[in-house]
Amino acid sequence: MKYKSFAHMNCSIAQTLEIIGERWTLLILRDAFRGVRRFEDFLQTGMSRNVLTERLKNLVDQEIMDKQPIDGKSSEYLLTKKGLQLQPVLLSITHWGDKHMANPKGIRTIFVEKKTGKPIAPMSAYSNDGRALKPNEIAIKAGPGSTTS
Amino acid sequence: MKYKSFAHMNCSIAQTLEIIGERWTLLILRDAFRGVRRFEDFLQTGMSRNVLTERLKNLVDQEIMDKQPIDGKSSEYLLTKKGLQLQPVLLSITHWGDKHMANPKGIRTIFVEKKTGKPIAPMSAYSNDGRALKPNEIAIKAGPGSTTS
DNA sequence: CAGTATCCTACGTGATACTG
DNA sequence: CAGTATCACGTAGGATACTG
Repeated sequence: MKYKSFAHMNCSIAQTLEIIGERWTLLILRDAFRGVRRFEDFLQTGMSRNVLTERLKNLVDQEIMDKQPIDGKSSEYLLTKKGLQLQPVLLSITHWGDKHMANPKGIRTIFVEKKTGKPIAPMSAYSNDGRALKPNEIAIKAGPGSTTS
Repeated sequence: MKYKSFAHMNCSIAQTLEIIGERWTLLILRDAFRGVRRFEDFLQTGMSRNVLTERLKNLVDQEIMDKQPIDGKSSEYLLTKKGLQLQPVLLSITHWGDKHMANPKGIRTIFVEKKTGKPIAPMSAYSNDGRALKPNEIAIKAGPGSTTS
């Protein structure tokens, strides 16, 4: 019995997890957002070579990262536009962890707007006119793609 | 060789993944946000009983969900406040999946503000004065908790 | 209905050696 | 430096039977 795939589920969360939900993958993406580009540098996070190879291959296949040759022997891995759009996912996870598993010495990573140097707003759902919404202020409606038949 | 734990890493993402990064866990949370409360209903997502049991136990241990007895034999699982605060994570993943793995028939799930019935704004980072920020407009700074020593 | 308990096995992981 | 290849191992996952 193989592991069940999430890919067939008609659900954005399930299908997304099928791509980025594997062990180590989100840590690789975290590193990429921090500027890591090279194979040996990604390795520092702690996974073994074969795992990194396989994860990077998947990310490239999914067009989340792009592999660019540098000089014939080396390559760099860069986030594509599709990959960059995962930033809210990483930011949301980071904020939750900051809140619930804080380092006693204080916050570990601060996200600031480059232009102003000011910290960004906490990740949250917002109304279309910019009010932060609490979880219980949001309802879920089925859209046209909600059925498979 | 056991699987390496992420828990010791001084990183909010790694520590959060240690809790909610296991297979099936985010799908259980997705169901919970949609109103699922009962063991047998969570099962419908497709995992087997022993896995669901173990995942729910972890979520309760981490105070992400709360197990409440109903009538001596049945129980319900409800998201705690800590669990509800994972909503931005789920929303971000959903939005990304909606964009990059769309169902050809249209969007599957629409999140609306209860009060107005209007769709919420797309998940994004925002500046502290409410402007949506693109990934490359954000910089990362080390905070006081960034070092372990 | 809500679990608990077993059993089996494929797969993911980790380590390491090796290559260009 | 950037992988590829191989191997051994544990365990996560799945199926299912059983209990209160």
